[in-house]
Amino acid sequence: MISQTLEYALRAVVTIAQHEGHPCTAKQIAEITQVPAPYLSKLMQRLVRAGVVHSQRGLHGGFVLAEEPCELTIWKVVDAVEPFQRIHECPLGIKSHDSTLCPLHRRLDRAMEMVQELFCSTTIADVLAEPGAVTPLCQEKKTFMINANIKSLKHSAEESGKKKTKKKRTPAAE
Amino acid sequence: MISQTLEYALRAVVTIAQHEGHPCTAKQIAEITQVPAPYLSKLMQRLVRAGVVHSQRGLHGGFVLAEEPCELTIWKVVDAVEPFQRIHECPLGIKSHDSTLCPLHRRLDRAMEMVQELFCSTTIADVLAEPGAVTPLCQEKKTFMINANIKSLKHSAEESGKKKTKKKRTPAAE
DNA sequence: GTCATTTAGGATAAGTTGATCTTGAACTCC
DNA sequence: GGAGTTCAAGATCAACTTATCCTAAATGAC
Repeated sequence: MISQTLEYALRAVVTIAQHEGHPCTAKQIAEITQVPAPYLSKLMQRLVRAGVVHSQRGLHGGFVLAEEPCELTIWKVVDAVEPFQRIHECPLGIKSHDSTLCPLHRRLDRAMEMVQELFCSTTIADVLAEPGAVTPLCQEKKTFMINANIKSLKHSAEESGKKKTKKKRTPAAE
Repeated sequence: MISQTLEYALRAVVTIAQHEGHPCTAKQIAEITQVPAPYLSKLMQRLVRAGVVHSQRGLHGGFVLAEEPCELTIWKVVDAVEPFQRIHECPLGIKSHDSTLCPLHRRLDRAMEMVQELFCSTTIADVLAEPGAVTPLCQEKKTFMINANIKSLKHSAEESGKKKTKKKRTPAAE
């Protein structure tokens, strides 16, 4: 229900927010978020074009958030990578349903509306600040996280042998 | 966010419920729901295997609901055609996150949980009974609907020249 | 200016979903 | 049992999503 690409984008944005102050390179983000590097690269381009992040080429370049984490909602990221298809008119083309959707489509749209509301009311800062929680996306505890990540990146980036995990998406768990 | 196939399945189930008492053929359902007939046929097979509807071959055969509309929830249909992927463990494989998801994944899962709750609490009967509403999926007012549909089907089925509309899915509206 | 670094963009491939077609099997009616 | 009706199943195709690769363009350090 939540696409792979959207999940990737959110991971990336959270990662950049965690390293506020200096840009993250696509390679760094890819390692932390465990997203295939070439694909992440494309995805970052989308985020740049949508104005969610800014990019900077060259040495010490990378990506930074275009907004403060407390201003950037999950919704904005969703909207950037794959705009939600709210149901605004009858999918069957029944004209009389365009003003008032039929009960079925009203409910489907209501479901999407609820998700939209939740996403609109959640900022990246909210995700980072979650009290008592484990750190988003990373093993370490909150305080140590940033330095730990940066250091481990510096190292692992050197030899980054491409480890093809080839993990097949589990088709159903529920 | 809600897949084409799921939408088709719900249209089909609602249509069958609207014609309770006698089976609907795949052809009839396809016309009413405006779903490509061969595809609907495959989809109905899935619903049969999942136990949402029963099928009957031969003259006067077709599909009927396996449960009363007031017992059949939208959720059961969802679960039959494409089981929701709730997030039960950390998608990044971080072991310490499996018991308590990180804030990001917790929120994504929460969004899905909300939708699940809404779908679980809505039955097909609810959809049909919506007060004051237009009839699900069809132009006519509630009382006239059933006969009108059946009759118009009898006619249009005769000459049903395959009209290739080839309507491209509108990529984004929101 | 040159070089290492880093993003941008195009072309392409693999995998999944959406859609079609054809044949076979079950059922009703006569 | 034969004819007409209707679902079942397999093979196939098209479109979209996910993923990869390679080359170009921008940037900063020297």
